[in-house]
Amino acid sequence: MASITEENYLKALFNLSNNQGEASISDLANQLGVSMPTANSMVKTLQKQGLCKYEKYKPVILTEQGKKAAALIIRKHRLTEMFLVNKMGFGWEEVHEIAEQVEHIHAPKFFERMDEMMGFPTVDPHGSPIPDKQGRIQELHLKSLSEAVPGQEAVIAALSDSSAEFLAYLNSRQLSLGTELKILSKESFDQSMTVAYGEKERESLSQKVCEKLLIRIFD
Amino acid sequence: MASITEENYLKALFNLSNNQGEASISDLANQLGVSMPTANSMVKTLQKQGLCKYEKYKPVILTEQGKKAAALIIRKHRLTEMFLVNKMGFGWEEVHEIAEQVEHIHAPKFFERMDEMMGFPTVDPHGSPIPDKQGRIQELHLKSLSEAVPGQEAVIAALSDSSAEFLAYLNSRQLSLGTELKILSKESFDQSMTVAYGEKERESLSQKVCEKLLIRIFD
DNA sequence: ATATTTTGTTAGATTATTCTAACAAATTTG
DNA sequence: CAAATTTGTTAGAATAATCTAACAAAATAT
Ligand SMILES: [Mn+2]
Ligand SMILES: [Mn+2]
Ligand SMILES: [Mn+2]
Ligand SMILES: [Mn+2]
Repeated sequence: MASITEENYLKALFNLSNNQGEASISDLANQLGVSMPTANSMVKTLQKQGLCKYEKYKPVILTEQGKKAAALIIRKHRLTEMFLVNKMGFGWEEVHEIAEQVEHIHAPKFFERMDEMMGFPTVDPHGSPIPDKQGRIQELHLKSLSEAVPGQEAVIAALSDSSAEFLAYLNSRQLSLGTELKILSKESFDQSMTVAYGEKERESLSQKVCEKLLIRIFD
Repeated sequence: MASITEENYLKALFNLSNNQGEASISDLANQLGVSMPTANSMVKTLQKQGLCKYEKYKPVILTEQGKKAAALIIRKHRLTEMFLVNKMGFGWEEVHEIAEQVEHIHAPKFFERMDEMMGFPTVDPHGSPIPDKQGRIQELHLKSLSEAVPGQEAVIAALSDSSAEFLAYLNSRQLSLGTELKILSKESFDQSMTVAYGEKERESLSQKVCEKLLIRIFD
């Protein structure tokens, strides 16, 4: 069994590879808040267990085994987040830190029961896909709001930033998953967009915000 | 913050003190499945943190601080067990191992939410009291079934053994918390008792079993 | 193509948790 | 009580996870 520490390295490697295409030692060290020598030595440890491939001065690559292990931890994380929101009444901005701990619990039945009680959800409270029991992740082909054009209508389906701060910002604007947006206009000088949704007739969203909102456009 | 390891030592010391009046190094080592030198050295570590008192060759004594810390971990354990049974549909024989892990999660809101959702239960699924937020434990003055005499009626209120094996035995006999027993007779040669409950007209319970069933006698 | 900066490696040390071996104190037995 | 057994201690070592300091390779900038 991988230790909690090893599990956190696997998850970090998995996320870095998905977001940046590859994972360097310095990225990994930064992500986990450890020194480069620490990351370097842990990568060697993971390699000995067949969880990643590593050659000096080259990016770290998870093996299939490593990817599956990481995906199964992410599965536990996301099921937990969904359970906390749907069954325990937490806000979407409160659940990440708790899930960060619960994801390391070794008790298959515990997570299977959560899954069952929720009716086998496919995404977490932030719209990220929940890997299946085999560690496979379905591709959600979403666009960011900044790619939409005036006149289009879209629904918020996920976020590319799920930090508590961004979630608090969305709460304050009554924006959530499922919110339907009408794109009214886009400023060419700062890429900000004016949209309508719910009770709001005209709300301005900065480029940063638009990039972080992942949408499905209505046909 | 105490590490998971330290938390497990605190819990073991707390339980040994409650069950046996005191906690020796060898008891502690046995309870936790570690060697005596390991237990000895951890006790010194806990002492440095003001969690217990220890003098060479004498029993280990938790300080008030240590007792409170232990009780709060036990609170998380028992709330978790109750939540797993009442809200997630687990059997009382399945929850201990999961709670053994969940009790180490640092997330006050998580446990407060469980508590709220269950309506602030005072005992766990095995009838053991749940310490309050201050770490205080209410005394339930229960007797063991072996102290009862023929003619009396009683209700099963708790267990002095909550091992999965004993729980499975109770399941197989349709015995659970709340089961009302009529004591029919007691054999003087082996202390076994014959009782009636539910659909059962005459069931024989060995002395071992009777000692493990904690009851409240009807007046 | 150098020089500078960034990134990565090695070596050596530290802390936490554990072990075994050897010995010593305390307790139990005859 | 003396012998035997159990319990507890010390010393020394191992593993996991981390650090800093020093150096080396790779990437970037002039
Ligand atoms: Mn999360
Ligand atoms: Mn984690
Ligand atoms: Mn338990
Ligand atoms: Mn535990």
